[in-house]
Amino acid sequence: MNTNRKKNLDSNDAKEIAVTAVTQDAYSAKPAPRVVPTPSVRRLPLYLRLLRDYVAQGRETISCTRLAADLRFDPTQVRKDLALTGVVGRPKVGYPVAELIAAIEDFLGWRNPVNAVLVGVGSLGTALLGYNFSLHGVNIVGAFDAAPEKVGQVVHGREIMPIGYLTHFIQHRHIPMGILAVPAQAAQSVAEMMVAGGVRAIWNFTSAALQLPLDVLVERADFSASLAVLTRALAHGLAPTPPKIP
Amino acid sequence: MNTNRKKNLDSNDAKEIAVTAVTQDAYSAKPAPRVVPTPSVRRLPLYLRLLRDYVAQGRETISCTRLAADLRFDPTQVRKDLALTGVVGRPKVGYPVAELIAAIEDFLGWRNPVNAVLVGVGSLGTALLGYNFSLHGVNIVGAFDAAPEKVGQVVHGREIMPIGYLTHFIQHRHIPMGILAVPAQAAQSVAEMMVAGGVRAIWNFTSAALQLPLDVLVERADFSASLAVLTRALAHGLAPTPPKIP
DNA sequence: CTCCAATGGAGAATTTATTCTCGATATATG
DNA sequence: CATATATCGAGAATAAATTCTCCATTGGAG
Ligand SMILES: NC(=O)c1ccc[n+]([C@@H]2O[C@H](COP(=O)([O-])OP(=O)(O)OC[C@H]3O[C@@H](n4cnc5c(N)ncnc54)[C@H](O)[C@@H]3O)[C@@H](O)[C@H]2O)c1
Ligand SMILES: NC(=O)c1ccc[n+]([C@@H]2O[C@H](COP(=O)([O-])OP(=O)(O)OC[C@H]3O[C@@H](n4cnc5c(N)ncnc54)[C@H](O)[C@@H]3O)[C@@H](O)[C@H]2O)c1
Repeated sequence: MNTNRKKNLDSNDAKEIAVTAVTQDAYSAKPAPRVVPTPSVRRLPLYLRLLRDYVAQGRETISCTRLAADLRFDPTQVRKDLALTGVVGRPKVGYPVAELIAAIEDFLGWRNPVNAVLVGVGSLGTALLGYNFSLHGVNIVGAFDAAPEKVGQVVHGREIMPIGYLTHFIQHRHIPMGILAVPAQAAQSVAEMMVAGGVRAIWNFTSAALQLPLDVLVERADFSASLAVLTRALAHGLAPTPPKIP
Repeated sequence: MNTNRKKNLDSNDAKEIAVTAVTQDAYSAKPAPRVVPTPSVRRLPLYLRLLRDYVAQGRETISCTRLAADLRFDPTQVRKDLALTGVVGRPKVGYPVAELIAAIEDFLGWRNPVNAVLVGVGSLGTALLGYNFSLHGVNIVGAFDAAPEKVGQVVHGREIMPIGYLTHFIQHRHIPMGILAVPAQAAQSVAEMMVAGGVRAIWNFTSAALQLPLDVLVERADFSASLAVLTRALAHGLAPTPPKIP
C-alpha cells in the first residue's frame, strides 16, 4: 500500500493542498508525517508531563534544550519528537508551552478520552480502577469479574458486572478498548470475548501471549520487561546507560 | 568510565579467558556477547513465560519457529535473542526447553532474586506488594509510607515502616533496588533518599522525570507510554502493526 | 543407506532510530 | 543599528535493530 518511504522526495504539487485540508488548526504549518516512529510516540507523554509542570510554574515558552536536560535526552531528539505535533518553535525563545500541550494531547488523542472496560478486579485491577486515566486518554466505563462474590460490589464508584455481560456490553456501547487484568490463564479467553464484542485495542497487563486477529492492537503493559533490564544490570554489574525510551 | 561501546574490536588476548572463566556451565559454548541489545533483553521474559508453559505441557524441545509463531515475532529475531543466552539449538529439533529456561533465568539474574524496598503503599503499591516477583528476580523485603495511619499496618504480610527509616534500612541491609509508587510530587525526594541509602536501581511507577546521578539505573514502568500508542492508534484509525517490543 | 525437509547459525542487507552538523532566525545587548 | 548568541529546523551521518539469505546439520522417510 503505502510505499512512499524511501526519501521524502515525492514532492508533487497536489500534496500541499491535500494535507492542509486535513490538518486542523493553528499550530500545524506543515503536513503531519504519515508514519511516525513508535519510540517518539512513547516519549510524548513524558514531554506532556513536564510541560504541565512548566505551566504550573507560569512558564509560557520552553526550549528543547531545557526539556532535554530535564529528561536527560538528546536535544535533537526532543526537537524531532516535538516536530511530530506540528508545533513550531522560535529561535532563541523555544516552543509555546500551552500550544505544545494542546498539540501533543491532540496527537495522542487525549483530548477526547476513549471508553474502556476493565476485566479482572483483583489487586491490580482495583488499583487501575482507582486511577483516573482521563488525562491520559482513557475512561474506564465498566468493570467485570468472574468471581461471584465480586460481582455486584462497588469498587471506586463502579459496580462490578459479571463476565457474562462483557461481550454484549462492549458491543452495545461500542467500547473500543479492553483492559486485561485477569490471571494469565484466563487472558486468552477474556481477550476473545473482548474481540467478539468489537474491541479494537487491548491493554494487556497479563503475561500471556495473546493470539488474536492482527487488526486488534495489543499493548503489553508488561512489568517483566522493565524488570529484566533492571535485574540483568544488577546481577551483572553493568554500568547504566543513559535512559532511553525504546 | 565504561567507554568500550564503539565496536567490539578491543580484542586483546585475555578476553577469551576472562569470558570463559565467567560463563558457568553446559549451555555456553561461546563467549557471552559484551553488549546486548536492550530490546532483546526486554523480550526474554516473554520467551521464558512461554517456555514454562511448554514444560507444563511436557515438551522437551522447542523450535524458534514455534516460539515465533506464538509471539508473532520473526523467527530470526527469536534465534538472535536466544543466542544471547549461549544455548545452542539442534537442527530439526530445536532448543532444549529446560536448558533454555535456566539460561534465560541466569542471563536475567532471576535465579537469585535481588532484594528491593517499595515506597508508597497506596492503590498501586498494595497491588505490587501482593504480587510475587520472586519468579521475576525481585523480592520486596520492606515497604514504606509517609502517612502515619499506614505505618504499622500489615499489608500482604509486610509491616509498613515509616519513611524516615528508609535510607537507613537500605543502607543497613544493602538493598540494591527501590520501587517508587508514591505520588509524582514526592517521587524526586523519595528517590533521593533511596540513592542516599545506596540503591543501584530504581523501578519508577510514577510519571516524574527523576534527576539522579547517572550511575543509578532508572526504569520507568510507565503506563502512559503504552497508552499513548493505543490511544493514538484508536483516535487516528491507524492499522495495527505487528507487535514489537522496543 | 540416501535423500528430503526442518531447523539453527552466521553474516549481509535493510530498515529504523538517534545523533551530528550546519545554516537561518529571533532576541538581547551595547 | 550592529553584533553576539541561543535556539530551531532540515538533512546527513551514524548507530542500532530487524530481517533476509545462504549454508550446514540433523533426524526421519523411503
Ligand atoms: N498485582 C500486581 O502487582 C501484578 C504485577 C504484575 C502483573 N500482574 C498481572 O496482572 C494480572 C492480575 O493480577 P492480580 O494481582 O490483580 O491478580 P488477582 O488474582 O488479584 O486478580 C485477578 C482477578 O481476575 C478475576 N478473574 C479470574 N478469572 C477471570 C475470568 N475468566 N474472567 C474475569 N475475571 C476473572 C479474579 O476473580 C480476580 O478478581 C495477572 O495476570 C498478573 O500476572 C499483576
Ligand atoms: N493506581 C494506578 O493504577 C496507577 C496507574 C498509573 C500510575 N500510577 C502512579 O503510581 C503512583 C502511586 O499511585 P497510587 O494510585 O498508588 O497513589 P495513592 O495515592 O493511592 O498512593 C500513594 C501512597 O504514597 C504515600 N506517600 C505520599 N507521599 C509520600 C512520601 N513522601 N513518602 C512515602 N510515601 C508517600 C501515600 O501515603 C500513599 O499511601 C503515582 O505516581 C501514580 O501516578 C498509579
